[in-house]
Amino acid sequence: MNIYDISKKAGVSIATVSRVLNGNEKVSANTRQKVLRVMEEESYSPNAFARGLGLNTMKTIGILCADSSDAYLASAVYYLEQELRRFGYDALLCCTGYDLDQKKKYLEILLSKRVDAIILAGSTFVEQADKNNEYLRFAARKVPLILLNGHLDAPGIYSSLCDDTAAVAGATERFLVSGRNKLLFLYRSQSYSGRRKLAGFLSAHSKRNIQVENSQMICFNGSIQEIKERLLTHYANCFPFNAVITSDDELAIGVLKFAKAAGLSIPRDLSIIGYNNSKIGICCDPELTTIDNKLEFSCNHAVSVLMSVLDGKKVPAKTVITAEIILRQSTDDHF
Amino acid sequence: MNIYDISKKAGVSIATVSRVLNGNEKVSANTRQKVLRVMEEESYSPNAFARGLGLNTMKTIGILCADSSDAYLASAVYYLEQELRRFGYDALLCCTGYDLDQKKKYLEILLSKRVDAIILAGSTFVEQADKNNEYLRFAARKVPLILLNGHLDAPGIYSSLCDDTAAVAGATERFLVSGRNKLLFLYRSQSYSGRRKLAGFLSAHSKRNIQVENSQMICFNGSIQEIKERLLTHYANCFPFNAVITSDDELAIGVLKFAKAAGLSIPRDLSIIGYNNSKIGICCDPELTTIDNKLEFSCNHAVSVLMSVLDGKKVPAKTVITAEIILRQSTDDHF
DNA sequence: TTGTAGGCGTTATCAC
DNA sequence: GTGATAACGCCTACAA
Repeated sequence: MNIYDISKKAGVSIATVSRVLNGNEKVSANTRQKVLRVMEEESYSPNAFARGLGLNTMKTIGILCADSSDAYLASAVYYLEQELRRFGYDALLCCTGYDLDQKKKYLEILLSKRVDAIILAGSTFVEQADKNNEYLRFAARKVPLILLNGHLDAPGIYSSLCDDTAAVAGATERFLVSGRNKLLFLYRSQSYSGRRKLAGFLSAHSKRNIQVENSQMICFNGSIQEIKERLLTHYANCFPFNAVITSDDELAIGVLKFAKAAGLSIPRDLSIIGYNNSKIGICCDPELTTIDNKLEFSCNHAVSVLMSVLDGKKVPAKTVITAEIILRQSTDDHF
Repeated sequence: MNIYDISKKAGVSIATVSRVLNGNEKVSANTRQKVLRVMEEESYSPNAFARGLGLNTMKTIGILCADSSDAYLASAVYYLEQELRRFGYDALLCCTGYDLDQKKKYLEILLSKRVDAIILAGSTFVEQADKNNEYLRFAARKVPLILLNGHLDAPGIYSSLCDDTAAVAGATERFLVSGRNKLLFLYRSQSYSGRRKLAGFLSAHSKRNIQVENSQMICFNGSIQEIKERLLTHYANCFPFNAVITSDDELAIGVLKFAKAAGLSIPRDLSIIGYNNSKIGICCDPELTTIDNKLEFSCNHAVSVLMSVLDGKKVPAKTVITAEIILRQSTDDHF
């Protein structure tokens, strides 16, 4: 059942059917009714591929993320999909894992599917070594690229991100002011946001002329159990910290488990601040104080920027959002 | 840059270019090299829409789920996407929410995008009132439908699901045998799997000729905080339970919070079994005993069934997978 | 207001 | 092995 069949049964030309299909004004009410009735009868629905071929778009946006089962990325994907759909766009999901070659490969696949744009969710797509970001610049020459929680300065690349540096600096500052002096920063990777968070930790110290030892920073990507064990060793042998800031809530759960194993009372002996304001932060006991990086807002903004870009409007290439600290039980009352 | 341009530069016909593109044997090594070289030079990539139009497929599978930010569904979506991609298919994600009209609408949208099949992740798509499932039967007349954790007997509908009834019956049985006699079943909704889990709870009792009171079953869809409060009331006024089985881990977290507020020791005064074996089960303290419904296996199986269907092979319409109980700290050692 | 005809970039079916 | 050519189903000038 195609546009020709409909036009025949309705006794009009295909052009008229097409006009009705696309809500064109210049069709008499009579003809329109006639055509609509036939479409209804035949339960006709236009062929999206043919339309795509002619218009060179299927109103589809690719979403690239390392792992959509990760709580944080899952939320991002959800918000993005919802918002895209509001604008009539579909979301083609593509999970790359954390390997650079895979990321390149999947970005290539999305391009070959002729998506209208690509949203890269999560800070893992911007590599520390700039030459490894060439694949992004290359892709951006074909379709707009939106980085969620990442940044790269290049034509066609837009970013929507949280000011992680300021957020961690703020949390660090509050610890220092409140008298906690043995701070540990625990982060998962040297990703763009990992580095930015670390920078915040360092800057808050240097602002107060406090030297940061290497033992105060741990970059570790492990399970909750592994984090616990790593910290047991670290606490006993290297650095007996009394406050921890982590780059995600799951790491903070690892700290919680460590504290229990080490017999430390929270927040008295050890204060903890997580990151992301994810659901696991209220599943544990005590519940986690955490930094909320306004993911939903950030996602909605990313989509809004994208829509403007697709409309050919000029938009700022980078938007920075301010995080908020959510106070719960893993920090002192007076914190 | 299209197939005509390539054919011109290579001095061959478009048919030959197409053959090279599709790995057709009947091209001399010479010509093939020539064409490939030109493609390389021009960094040509075929137009997916045109291909879609001709072949009437873009190798895309729609994934429908209520809410991809939900931990369980997020995992399902992830496993499905990974497995689909292994077979060269893309995943078009579509989150419907829990409203029937929205589900219908989005299913319609996916159909109009001409996906090759649709996977419905989560048990919320099969309604209790059978007339409300007509939309599924209708869709199944156009493309294959795969239900993940749901079941509906109709042509073109295939299901891959866990034996929830047996799983809950087993857990209930173990409680009864171990001497726990005041069991509560806490579930979130009357969805297909909700009803099946409840059936397991009931059957285990009736097998031992034990009457189940209404106060032993709570259907409640609330936040962790709300669950806690609801249980405080229920425990004090209706039924002082000493063991709880929940239909998902988050409900179990709510029970944990309740126990703490009520001053009950776990597992001594109150034993808890969750469902889904999700990450929050190891974030809490004590960690949750939970029923693992083999989601990854189930997803992979669903995709495998789908691939067979798309290949025109005959496959069983329904596959039932056996769950496994993961013992942790919220149940007795001897459980 | 309506109709005609050409184009979008492939794949597939024929001939040769 | 290779090349012409007809689909595939829609959109959109341009004509009427």
